[in-house]
Amino acid sequence: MKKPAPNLAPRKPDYEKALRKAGIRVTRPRKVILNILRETEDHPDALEIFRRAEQVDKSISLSTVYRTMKLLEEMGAIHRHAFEGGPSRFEQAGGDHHDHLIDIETGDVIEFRSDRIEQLQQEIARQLGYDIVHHRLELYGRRRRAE
Amino acid sequence: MKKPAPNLAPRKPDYEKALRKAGIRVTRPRKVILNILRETEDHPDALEIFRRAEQVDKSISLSTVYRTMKLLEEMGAIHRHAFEGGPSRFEQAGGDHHDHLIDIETGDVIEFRSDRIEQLQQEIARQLGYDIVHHRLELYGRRRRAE
DNA sequence: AATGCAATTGCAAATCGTTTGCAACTAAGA
DNA sequence: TCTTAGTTGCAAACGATTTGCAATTGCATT
Ligand SMILES: [Mn+2]
Ligand SMILES: [Mn+2]
Ligand SMILES: [Zn+2]
Ligand SMILES: [Zn+2]
Repeated sequence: MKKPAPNLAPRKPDYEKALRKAGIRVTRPRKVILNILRETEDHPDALEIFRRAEQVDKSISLSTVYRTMKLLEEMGAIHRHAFEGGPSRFEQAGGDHHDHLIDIETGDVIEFRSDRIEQLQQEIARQLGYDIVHHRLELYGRRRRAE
Repeated sequence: MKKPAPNLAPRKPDYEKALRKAGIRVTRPRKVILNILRETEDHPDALEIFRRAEQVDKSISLSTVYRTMKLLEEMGAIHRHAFEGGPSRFEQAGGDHHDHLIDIETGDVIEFRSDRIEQLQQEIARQLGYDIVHHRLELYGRRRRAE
Protein backbone atom coordinates (compact mmCIF):
# COMPACT_ATOMS: atom_id res chain seq x y z
CA MET A 1 0.00 0.00 0.00
CA LYS A 2 1.60 3.21 -1.08
CA LYS A 3 1.17 6.29 0.95
CA PRO A 4 0.70 9.58 -0.91
CA ALA A 5 3.35 12.08 0.10
CA PRO A 6 1.90 14.93 2.16
CA ASN A 7 2.21 18.07 0.08
CA LEU A 8 1.58 20.71 2.68
CA ALA A 9 4.96 22.38 2.97
CA PRO A 10 6.12 24.98 0.45
CA ARG A 11 6.98 23.40 -2.85
CA LYS A 12 10.43 21.89 -3.03
CA PRO A 13 11.07 21.16 -6.67
CA ASP A 14 12.82 17.95 -7.57
CA TYR A 15 15.94 19.30 -9.19
CA GLU A 16 17.50 15.90 -9.74
CA LYS A 17 14.55 14.74 -11.73
CA ALA A 18 14.70 17.92 -13.77
CA LEU A 19 18.40 17.39 -14.41
CA ARG A 20 17.95 13.83 -15.60
CA LYS A 21 15.12 14.95 -17.78
CA ALA A 22 17.44 17.49 -19.38
CA GLY A 23 20.03 14.79 -20.00
CA ILE A 24 22.41 16.21 -17.46
CA ARG A 25 24.35 13.94 -15.16
CA VAL A 26 23.47 13.83 -11.51
CA THR A 27 26.87 13.77 -9.91
CA ARG A 28 27.84 13.75 -6.28
CA PRO A 29 28.75 17.46 -6.09
CA ARG A 30 25.55 18.40 -7.84
CA LYS A 31 23.49 16.37 -5.43
CA VAL A 32 25.10 18.12 -2.49
CA ILE A 33 24.60 21.60 -3.94
CA LEU A 34 21.06 20.79 -4.98
CA ASN A 35 20.19 19.70 -1.49
CA ILE A 36 21.53 22.91 -0.06
CA LEU A 37 19.49 24.99 -2.47
CA ARG A 38 16.38 22.98 -1.76
CA GLU A 39 16.66 23.59 1.96
CA THR A 40 17.76 27.20 2.08
CA GLU A 41 15.36 30.02 2.73
CA ASP A 42 17.75 32.91 2.20
CA HIS A 43 19.84 34.31 -0.66
CA PRO A 44 23.33 32.84 -0.26
CA ASP A 45 26.25 33.70 -2.54
CA ALA A 46 28.52 31.14 -4.19
CA LEU A 47 31.06 31.18 -1.39
CA GLU A 48 28.39 30.61 1.21
CA ILE A 49 26.98 27.70 -0.77
CA PHE A 50 30.50 26.34 -1.07
CA ARG A 51 30.99 26.53 2.69
CA ARG A 52 27.79 24.68 3.35
CA ALA A 53 28.67 22.10 0.73
CA GLU A 54 32.09 21.48 2.26
CA GLN A 55 30.47 20.28 5.42
CA VAL A 56 28.81 17.50 3.53
CA ASP A 57 31.54 16.65 1.03
CA LYS A 58 35.04 17.86 1.77
CA SER A 59 36.16 17.39 -1.83
CA ILE A 60 33.81 19.83 -3.50
CA SER A 61 35.46 22.80 -5.17
CA LEU A 62 34.35 26.41 -5.50
CA SER A 63 34.65 26.09 -9.27
CA THR A 64 32.06 23.39 -9.27
CA VAL A 65 29.74 25.53 -7.21
CA TYR A 66 30.08 28.32 -9.77
CA ARG A 67 29.63 25.90 -12.64
CA THR A 68 26.57 24.40 -11.05
CA MET A 69 25.02 27.76 -10.33
CA LYS A 70 25.44 28.77 -13.92
CA LEU A 71 23.96 25.51 -15.10
CA LEU A 72 20.95 25.79 -12.83
CA GLU A 73 20.46 29.39 -13.83
CA GLU A 74 20.41 28.45 -17.50
CA MET A 75 17.92 25.70 -16.72
CA GLY A 76 15.74 28.25 -14.99
CA ALA A 77 15.99 26.39 -11.71
CA ILE A 78 17.45 29.32 -9.80
CA HIS A 79 17.57 33.10 -9.97
CA ARG A 80 20.73 35.12 -9.70
CA HIS A 81 20.63 38.51 -8.01
CA ALA A 82 23.43 41.05 -8.35
CA PHE A 83 22.65 43.32 -5.45
CA GLU A 84 24.74 46.43 -5.04
CA GLY A 85 28.28 46.05 -3.87
CA GLY A 86 28.40 42.32 -3.35
CA PRO A 87 28.81 39.04 -5.20
CA SER A 88 25.87 37.36 -6.93
CA ARG A 89 23.35 35.77 -4.63
CA PHE A 90 21.02 32.94 -5.50
CA GLU A 91 17.64 31.58 -4.68
CA GLN A 92 15.64 28.72 -6.07
CA ALA A 93 13.12 29.56 -8.72
CA GLY A 94 9.66 28.14 -8.59
CA GLY A 95 8.04 30.48 -6.10
CA ASP A 96 5.94 33.43 -7.16
CA HIS A 97 7.74 36.41 -8.63
CA HIS A 98 8.85 39.01 -6.14
CA ASP A 99 11.28 41.88 -5.78
CA HIS A 100 13.62 42.79 -2.94
CA LEU A 101 14.23 45.42 -0.34
CA ILE A 102 17.77 45.41 1.00
CA ASP A 103 18.54 46.75 4.46
CA ILE A 104 21.64 48.81 3.78
CA GLU A 105 22.73 48.52 7.37
CA THR A 106 22.36 44.82 8.03
CA GLY A 107 22.33 43.44 4.53
CA ASP A 108 19.04 41.70 5.21
CA VAL A 109 16.96 40.94 2.15
CA ILE A 110 13.21 41.33 2.40
CA GLU A 111 10.94 40.06 -0.32
CA PHE A 112 7.84 41.85 -1.51
CA ARG A 113 5.49 41.85 -4.39
CA SER A 114 3.40 44.56 -5.94
CA ASP A 115 1.05 43.64 -8.72
CA ARG A 116 0.41 47.32 -9.24
CA ILE A 117 4.06 47.98 -9.95
CA GLU A 118 4.36 44.92 -12.15
CA GLN A 119 1.46 46.16 -14.22
CA LEU A 120 2.76 49.70 -14.46
CA GLN A 121 6.06 48.37 -15.73
CA GLN A 122 4.22 46.52 -18.43
CA GLU A 123 2.38 49.65 -19.47
CA ILE A 124 5.49 51.76 -19.55
CA ALA A 125 7.37 49.28 -21.69
CA ARG A 126 4.46 48.97 -24.03
CA GLN A 127 4.22 52.73 -24.46
CA LEU A 128 7.89 52.79 -25.32
CA GLY A 129 7.35 50.05 -27.87
CA TYR A 130 8.96 47.24 -25.89
CA ASP A 131 8.12 43.86 -24.41
CA ILE A 132 9.70 43.23 -21.03
CA VAL A 133 11.85 40.10 -20.92
CA HIS A 134 12.78 40.54 -17.30
CA HIS A 135 13.31 43.32 -14.83
CA ARG A 136 15.03 44.24 -11.65
CA LEU A 137 13.51 46.25 -8.84
CA GLU A 138 15.55 46.73 -5.71
CA LEU A 139 14.81 49.07 -2.85
CA TYR A 140 17.75 50.00 -0.63
CA GLY A 141 16.69 51.41 2.69
CA ARG A 142 17.11 51.58 6.39
CA ARG A 143 14.76 50.61 9.13
CA ARG A 144 12.58 53.51 10.16
CA ARG A 145 13.35 54.73 13.64
CA ALA A 146 10.41 54.17 15.90
CA GLU A 147 9.86 57.55 17.59
CA MET B 1 -2.24 58.78 -16.63
CA LYS B 2 1.32 59.81 -16.81
CA LYS B 3 1.48 62.25 -19.62
CA PRO B 4 3.57 65.38 -19.04
CA ALA B 5 7.05 64.72 -20.35
CA PRO B 6 9.47 65.06 -17.44
CA ASN B 7 12.60 67.05 -17.82
CA LEU B 8 14.94 64.12 -18.06
CA ALA B 9 17.66 66.03 -19.86
CA PRO B 10 20.07 67.35 -17.24
CA ARG B 11 21.24 70.93 -17.33
CA LYS B 12 24.86 71.82 -17.52
CA PRO B 13 25.99 72.27 -13.95
CA ASP B 14 29.28 73.99 -13.30
CA TYR B 15 31.28 71.09 -11.98
CA GLU B 16 34.51 73.01 -11.69
CA LYS B 17 32.96 75.53 -9.41
CA ALA B 18 31.52 72.73 -7.32
CA LEU B 19 34.90 71.06 -7.11
CA ARG B 20 36.69 74.21 -5.97
CA LYS B 21 33.97 74.78 -3.44
CA ALA B 22 34.60 71.31 -2.07
CA GLY B 23 38.30 72.09 -1.80
CA ILE B 24 39.18 69.68 -4.58
CA ARG B 25 41.77 70.61 -7.15
CA VAL B 26 40.71 71.29 -10.67
CA THR B 27 43.42 69.52 -12.60
CA ARG B 28 43.88 69.10 -16.31
CA PRO B 29 42.59 65.51 -16.48
CA ARG B 30 39.58 66.44 -14.39
CA LYS B 31 38.73 69.32 -16.66
CA VAL B 32 38.81 67.06 -19.68
CA ILE B 33 36.64 64.40 -18.08
CA LEU B 34 34.25 66.98 -16.72
CA ASN B 35 33.78 68.48 -20.16
CA ILE B 36 33.01 65.08 -21.61
CA LEU B 37 30.41 64.41 -18.96
CA ARG B 38 28.85 67.81 -19.42
CA GLU B 39 28.40 67.25 -23.13
CA THR B 40 27.34 63.63 -23.27
CA GLU B 41 23.74 62.62 -23.59
CA ASP B 42 24.21 58.88 -23.17
CA HIS B 43 25.46 56.49 -20.49
CA PRO B 44 29.12 55.81 -21.27
CA ASP B 45 31.30 53.42 -19.27
CA ALA B 46 34.74 54.25 -17.92
CA LEU B 47 36.55 52.91 -20.96
CA GLU B 48 34.39 54.93 -23.31
CA ILE B 49 35.01 58.06 -21.28
CA PHE B 50 38.70 57.27 -21.36
CA ARG B 51 38.63 56.94 -25.15
CA ARG B 52 36.91 60.26 -25.55
CA ALA B 53 39.32 61.87 -23.11
CA GLU B 54 42.34 60.56 -24.98
CA GLN B 55 41.35 62.53 -28.02
CA VAL B 56 41.67 65.71 -26.04
CA ASP B 57 44.64 64.86 -23.86
CA LYS B 58 46.81 61.95 -24.88
CA SER B 59 48.38 61.63 -21.44
CA ILE B 60 45.25 60.82 -19.48
CA SER B 61 45.17 57.38 -17.89
CA LEU B 62 42.31 54.97 -17.35
CA SER B 63 43.10 54.96 -13.64
CA THR B 64 42.42 58.64 -13.46
CA VAL B 65 39.12 58.17 -15.22
CA TYR B 66 38.14 55.58 -12.62
CA ARG B 67 39.35 57.77 -9.79
CA THR B 68 37.49 60.75 -11.13
CA MET B 69 34.28 58.82 -11.59
CA LYS B 70 34.45 57.65 -8.02
CA LEU B 71 35.12 61.15 -6.80
CA LEU B 72 32.24 62.63 -8.75
CA GLU B 73 29.95 59.87 -7.59
CA GLU B 74 30.80 60.57 -3.98
CA MET B 75 30.17 64.26 -4.57
CA GLY B 76 26.80 63.40 -6.01
CA ALA B 77 27.71 64.91 -9.36
CA ILE B 78 27.11 61.72 -11.31
CA HIS B 79 25.16 58.50 -11.03
CA ARG B 80 26.64 55.08 -11.55
CA HIS B 81 24.54 52.34 -13.11
CA ALA B 82 25.49 48.68 -12.98
CA PHE B 83 23.31 47.31 -15.71
CA GLU B 84 23.29 43.57 -16.22
CA GLY B 85 26.31 41.96 -17.72
CA GLY B 86 28.42 45.01 -18.39
CA PRO B 87 30.74 47.47 -16.69
CA SER B 88 29.41 50.45 -14.75
CA ARG B 89 27.96 53.22 -16.83
CA PHE B 90 27.67 56.83 -15.82
CA GLU B 91 25.54 59.87 -16.34
CA GLN B 92 25.63 63.30 -14.83
CA ALA B 93 23.30 63.93 -11.96
CA GLY B 94 21.19 67.05 -11.83
CA GLY B 95 18.31 66.03 -14.06
CA ASP B 96 15.07 64.69 -12.68
CA HIS B 97 15.07 61.19 -11.30
CA HIS B 98 14.32 58.49 -13.81
CA ASP B 99 14.72 54.78 -14.33
CA HIS B 100 15.89 52.80 -17.35
CA LEU B 101 14.70 50.37 -19.94
CA ILE B 102 17.52 48.47 -21.62
CA ASP B 103 17.11 47.03 -25.08
CA ILE B 104 18.61 43.57 -24.65
CA GLU B 105 19.35 43.32 -28.35
CA THR B 106 21.01 46.64 -29.06
CA GLY B 107 22.07 47.70 -25.59
CA ASP B 108 20.24 50.99 -26.00
CA VAL B 109 19.21 52.66 -22.78
CA ILE B 110 15.86 54.42 -22.68
CA GLU B 111 14.93 56.65 -19.79
CA PHE B 112 11.48 56.82 -18.27
CA ARG B 113 9.79 58.02 -15.18
CA SER B 114 6.71 56.87 -13.37
CA ASP B 115 5.54 58.86 -10.41
CA ARG B 116 3.04 56.13 -9.70
CA ILE B 117 5.77 53.55 -9.35
CA GLU B 118 7.90 55.88 -7.28
CA GLN B 119 5.00 56.38 -4.92
CA LEU B 120 4.14 52.70 -4.69
CA GLN B 121 7.75 51.96 -3.79
CA GLN B 122 7.49 54.47 -0.97
CA GLU B 123 4.35 52.83 0.32
CA ILE B 124 5.78 49.35 0.16
CA ALA B 125 8.91 50.33 2.04
CA ARG B 126 6.87 52.15 4.63
CA GLN B 127 4.67 49.13 5.21
CA LEU B 128 7.75 47.03 5.72
CA GLY B 129 9.06 49.55 8.21
CA TYR B 130 11.73 51.06 6.02
CA ASP B 131 12.77 54.38 4.51
CA ILE B 132 14.11 54.11 0.99
CA VAL B 133 17.59 55.54 0.59
CA HIS B 134 17.78 54.76 -3.09
CA HIS B 135 16.46 52.22 -5.50
CA ARG B 136 17.07 50.58 -8.81
CA LEU B 137 14.45 49.82 -11.40
CA GLU B 138 15.58 48.39 -14.69
CA LEU B 139 13.41 46.93 -17.40
CA TYR B 140 15.12 44.61 -19.86
CA GLY B 141 13.18 44.10 -23.03
CA ARG B 142 13.09 43.87 -26.75
CA ARG B 143 11.43 46.08 -29.27
CA ARG B 144 7.94 44.89 -30.13
CA ARG B 145 7.90 43.70 -33.68
CA ALA B 146 5.48 45.73 -35.74
CA GLU B 147 3.76 43.23 -38.02
C1' DA C 1 29.79 -6.97 -13.57
C1' DA C 2 33.05 -5.16 -16.85
C1' DT C 3 33.73 -1.85 -20.73
C1' DG C 4 33.91 2.59 -23.14
C1' DC C 5 33.69 7.22 -23.45
C1' DA C 6 31.82 11.77 -23.12
C1' DA C 7 30.56 14.56 -19.22
C1' DT C 8 32.31 16.38 -15.12
C1' DT C 9 35.65 17.32 -11.72
C1' DG C 10 39.54 19.78 -8.89
C1' DC C 11 43.21 22.56 -9.49
C1' DA C 12 45.72 26.35 -11.11
C1' DA C 13 45.96 29.92 -14.11
C1' DA C 14 43.43 33.35 -16.65
C1' DT C 15 39.98 36.88 -17.14
C1' DC C 16 37.47 41.28 -16.37
C1' DG C 17 36.45 45.54 -14.37
C1' DT C 18 38.25 48.17 -10.95
C1' DT C 19 41.41 49.68 -7.22
C1' DT C 20 45.78 50.75 -5.19
C1' DG C 21 51.00 51.62 -3.93
C1' DC C 22 54.34 54.55 -5.14
C1' DA C 23 57.53 57.91 -6.95
C1' DA C 24 57.14 61.83 -9.93
C1' DC C 25 54.45 65.82 -10.82
C1' DT C 26 51.49 70.02 -10.05
C1' DA C 27 47.72 73.15 -8.34
C1' DA C 28 47.19 76.86 -5.68
C1' DG C 29 47.79 79.48 -1.31
C1' DA C 30 51.43 82.15 1.00
C1' DT D 1 58.70 82.01 -6.27
C1' DC D 2 58.33 78.71 -2.64
C1' DT D 3 55.96 75.00 -0.36
C1' DT D 4 53.50 71.08 0.18
C1' DA D 5 49.52 68.33 0.11
C1' DG D 6 46.75 66.68 -3.60
C1' DT D 7 47.00 64.25 -7.92
C1' DT D 8 48.95 61.66 -11.57
C1' DG D 9 50.57 57.55 -14.65
C1' DC D 10 52.22 53.21 -14.31
C1' DA D 11 52.22 48.62 -12.96
C1' DA D 12 50.84 45.45 -9.84
C1' DA D 13 47.01 43.87 -6.91
C1' DC D 14 42.32 42.98 -6.41
C1' DG D 15 37.76 40.10 -5.94
C1' DA D 16 34.47 37.56 -8.33
C1' DT D 17 34.04 34.48 -11.78
C1' DT D 18 35.58 31.62 -15.68
C1' DT D 19 38.40 28.39 -18.08
C1' DG D 20 42.17 24.80 -19.78
C1' DC D 21 43.54 20.51 -18.76
C1' DA D 22 44.46 15.96 -17.16
C1' DA D 23 42.30 12.83 -14.06
C1' DT D 24 37.93 10.97 -12.64
C1' DT D 25 33.20 9.37 -12.96
C1' DG D 26 28.29 8.65 -14.44
C1' DC D 27 25.88 5.81 -17.05
C1' DA D 28 24.65 3.60 -21.49
C1' DT D 29 26.44 -0.40 -23.53
C1' DT D 30 27.91 -4.99 -23.62
MN1 LIG E 1 14.00 36.40 -3.24
MN1 LIG F 1 19.76 57.91 -17.26
ZN1 LIG G 1 9.00 42.55 -10.07
ZN1 LIG H 1 12.86 55.37 -9.84
